[in-house]
Amino acid sequence: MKPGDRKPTINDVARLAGVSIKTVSRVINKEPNVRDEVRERVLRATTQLGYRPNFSARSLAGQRSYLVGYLFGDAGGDYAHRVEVGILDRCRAAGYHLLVEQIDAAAPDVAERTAALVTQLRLDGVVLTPPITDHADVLRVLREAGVPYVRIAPDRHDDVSPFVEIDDEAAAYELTTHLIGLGHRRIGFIKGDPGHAAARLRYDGFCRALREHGLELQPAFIGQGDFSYASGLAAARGLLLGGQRPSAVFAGNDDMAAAAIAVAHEAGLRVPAELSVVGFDDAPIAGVVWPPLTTVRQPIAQMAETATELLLTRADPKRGGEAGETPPRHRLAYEICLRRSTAPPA
Amino acid sequence: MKPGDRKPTINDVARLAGVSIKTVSRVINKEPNVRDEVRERVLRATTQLGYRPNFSARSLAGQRSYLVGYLFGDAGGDYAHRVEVGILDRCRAAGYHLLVEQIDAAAPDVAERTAALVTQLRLDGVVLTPPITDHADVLRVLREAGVPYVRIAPDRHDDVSPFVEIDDEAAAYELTTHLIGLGHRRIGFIKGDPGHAAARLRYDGFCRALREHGLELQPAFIGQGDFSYASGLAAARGLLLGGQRPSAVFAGNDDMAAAAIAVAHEAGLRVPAELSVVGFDDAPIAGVVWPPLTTVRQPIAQMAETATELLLTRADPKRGGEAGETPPRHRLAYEICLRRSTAPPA
DNA sequence: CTGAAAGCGCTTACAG
DNA sequence: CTGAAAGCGCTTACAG
Repeated sequence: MKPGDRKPTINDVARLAGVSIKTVSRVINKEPNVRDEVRERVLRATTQLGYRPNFSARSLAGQRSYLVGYLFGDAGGDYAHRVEVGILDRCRAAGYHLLVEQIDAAAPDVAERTAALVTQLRLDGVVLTPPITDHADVLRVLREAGVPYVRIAPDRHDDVSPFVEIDDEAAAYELTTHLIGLGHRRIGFIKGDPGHAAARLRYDGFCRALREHGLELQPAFIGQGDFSYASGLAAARGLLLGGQRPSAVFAGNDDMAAAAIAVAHEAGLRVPAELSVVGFDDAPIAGVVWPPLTTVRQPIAQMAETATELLLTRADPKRGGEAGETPPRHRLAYEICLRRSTAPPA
Repeated sequence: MKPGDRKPTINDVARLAGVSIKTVSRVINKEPNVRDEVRERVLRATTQLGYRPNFSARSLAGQRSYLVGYLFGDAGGDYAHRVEVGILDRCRAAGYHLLVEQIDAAAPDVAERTAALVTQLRLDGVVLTPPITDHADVLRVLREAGVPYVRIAPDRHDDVSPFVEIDDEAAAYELTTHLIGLGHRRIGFIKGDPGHAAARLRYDGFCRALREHGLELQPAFIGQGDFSYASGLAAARGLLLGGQRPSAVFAGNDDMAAAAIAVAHEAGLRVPAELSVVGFDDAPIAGVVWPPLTTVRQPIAQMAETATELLLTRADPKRGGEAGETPPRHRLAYEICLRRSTAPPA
């Protein structure tokens, strides 16, 4: 197509193929009831003209915009990006495009902005990640607007929408049990942002492991963070620089675990000889600190792909599920990554 | 808006305000030539009905889609995400939305996919980052389609489009000079991905600093990486585990610098006492390794904001520049971040 | 299996 | 300063 050429429309294709625009539409949308011979003629005309259907026209006339939305909050950049790549993979395969929006969960106009987004752009579906995934106003707006949505790692399971998650509690339980198996008896924990369900679930799993192995929870060994590296630094100092200190620390995510390792370095504690540290997420930082972190790998991209798949299944009227159905709930497998930040206590 | 309610259209607003839809259109688009009294009446009707203009209809009828595209390649997740957040900030302020697409620069259908994207969605503008920012086919397609685009950190400066960058060469020169000022004479360098302009420019600045200070470039101290942590590991081993080793290493980015620190740890070299390490980017990893990295801070979000601003200025026919103008070129300030990974040689 | 007509919700170009 | 008409490029609902 040279500059200045008008973009070919469905009318041009119809004329060239000697059929009506409705027939072209049928071929483009892979609808039935077109003779093979006609279909091929239309396809040929399409190729010859370099025809590409206009999304605005499609969206205005029809039921679908071929647009998926991704609403993300202030979660880590790495997490948000991996989710995005996962969504993009599925969108590309299905001929959809991705519209992204950053939403400040604490802003007063969240609901208004969400409403504007879905009514103005007629999104066919929306993918939600923490903390937006549990934002009641956002969920209500989407429900009322009739826009299908899928939640990744939600806290509340009583919503009508499908969701994708891993079992944070079980993973934390398993990782804690690993520490106990190594011989650790004084184990500390750095909690994550209370606004994220995962923070609570991971702590729950930790507590259950201690309880089931007859170990006591020592309040002095429990620190409060918010998933950030800086908060991990502060919390780790509280746990490690006191008189009594734990022989192992479980941090609610890898950033805080990396901070705990840094504090250990500062304090002259050798990791893992004098202090074992574990994290959660298998973020990039996990493989890059010294020593590399024992952690739990979340299949983030796969969760996003699964979520998008669920969404497109519902968004497509032809593939769509019944309104009354139980929403599909997907729990994906996590993986414990044993690396060099853990060892038996001295 | 309760479920089941039909979304209000421009017709509903016109009827309620007692004017024609053209007048409503004028008010919505802030066009002149509407009496204040009428404008207020329309605005009131808009609010009362909760009217929000339909983007598909706007795009189909008019010149603009209110959609900006962001095409990114396989650059680091953190970089891509920070760019995205910067773009989103400006889009939000201007009433635009962001459509993202991941493009594999090496794929054979890059041009075709780009063409499909811009002709089907009528993007008002596109932001490009490395390595796509220098992809000749992509640039050609955008130019031919008449879609304005802005390039972030481009290699080739002979394109007609505006761009935003920092002076990588000068920054690398400055940082190298800092090492020399500390007393280092044997300084190694780990090169980044040759496909990225920044890799070459940073190396150029390094070489110029050595030359201007009468130091010799020692081939044994030059390693080849690709910006990844793993490549930095391999390159650093080559530099540090040989017989002669440098007293300082300049890595082409922070990931590779972090890898160099890890190799130093492995080899029992104290950083910075026995080895100084510097990186580039001020990525999250820079503040999180031990010791924290001396590096160059790129104002990534600000670059993205500037790029988006340039784009929206050109995309808007009312604000737009002339076709023959020299494209605006923006060079933003970088910042040298001195941290604890550098010290005078032993 | 195929097509003619209407319409989606706006903006454009023009008339007054 | 305001509006009536046409049209953007498709899909829907229906007729044959």
